Amino acid sequence: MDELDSAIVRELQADGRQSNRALAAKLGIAPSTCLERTRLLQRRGIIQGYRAEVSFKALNRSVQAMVFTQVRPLRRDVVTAFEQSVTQLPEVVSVYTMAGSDDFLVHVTAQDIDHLHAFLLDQFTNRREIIAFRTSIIYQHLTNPVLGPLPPAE
Amino acid sequence: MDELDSAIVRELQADGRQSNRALAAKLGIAPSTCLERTRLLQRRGIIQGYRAEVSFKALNRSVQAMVFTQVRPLRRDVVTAFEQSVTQLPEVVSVYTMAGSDDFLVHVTAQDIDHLHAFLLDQFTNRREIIAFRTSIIYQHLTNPVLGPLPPAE
DNA sequence: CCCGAACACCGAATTTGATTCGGTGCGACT
DNA sequence: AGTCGCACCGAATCAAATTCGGTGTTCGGG
Repeated sequence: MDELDSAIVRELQADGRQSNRALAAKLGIAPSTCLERTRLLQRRGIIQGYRAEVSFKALNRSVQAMVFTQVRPLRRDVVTAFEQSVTQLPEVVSVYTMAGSDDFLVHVTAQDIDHLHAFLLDQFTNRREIIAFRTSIIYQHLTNPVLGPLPPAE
Repeated sequence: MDELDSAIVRELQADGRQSNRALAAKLGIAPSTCLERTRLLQRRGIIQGYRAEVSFKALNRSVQAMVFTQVRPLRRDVVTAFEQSVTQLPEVVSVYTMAGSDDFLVHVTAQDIDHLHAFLLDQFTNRREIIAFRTSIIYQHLTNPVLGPLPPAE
């Protein structure tokens, strides 16, 4: 993981579909070298994959919310089952499993407030393991475009 | 946005780098048609871009946390400045701007607990606009692999 | 200091994919 | 029935990915 690898990772985070030749040109190395590096990054698991980023609005998801959820009992099987089933609901973007007073943060999307409400009544109110949840609307979600490696400890 | 477009979006979310030919073959259409569709999806802003997904551990980020942050005064300029500057810190993955008692959720990463602590002392304790923050460790972050379009209202 | 192996890199040759574009069939509207 | 528009297709062309043999450099013996 030298400076060149970092640069490759940075570039591919910004644009995961730029051609290997273009990337090589930016970095001032030969395409074959660049390809070898990139493949190694993937084989080593540093680059885990490539994803298309999709507009929520285009997917008919104008409302986003975070659902702070408490589940009991906090047994492994209950926690795992909750994570798995909730993650696969179409309205759910991601699930954070947390320490602290809320066990999970569930990032959800819906067409509008009414659908959000209906979703929560259908999927959260009913579940026996959920003992409480609070919902907060997300106004905006910004993402850091470039996650570089943090410097190693000194 | 017909069924075919949805399938393209779904496939490219799963693997944003598969070749146009492979994608066309999966969908049973000609590569030229598939290319036209895909480009249209991008021109319409439905596909916003392609990103490499990178392992946190490989980037020397083993600890993740969510920082629930309250900022005052809640004026536009203060909010915007906070979002912008915090999003660009290398430890910050993303920032949710929220309704409710916490104004922001800041998803952060660090090498270890000590670095997390140092980061918070350096970047959060000092800021005049931050009046309070709580930090919770994230055990796990699961993401829904396939976000399809939600059905339109009836 | 010299030799040889290991390694990273390079560039030409080949294979594969992207892109273009003229043609075709189908559905809608007249 | 005619014609327009549209989506799709497939062959031809262009560009990129991939392979692979060769080269320079580093590093550890000898």
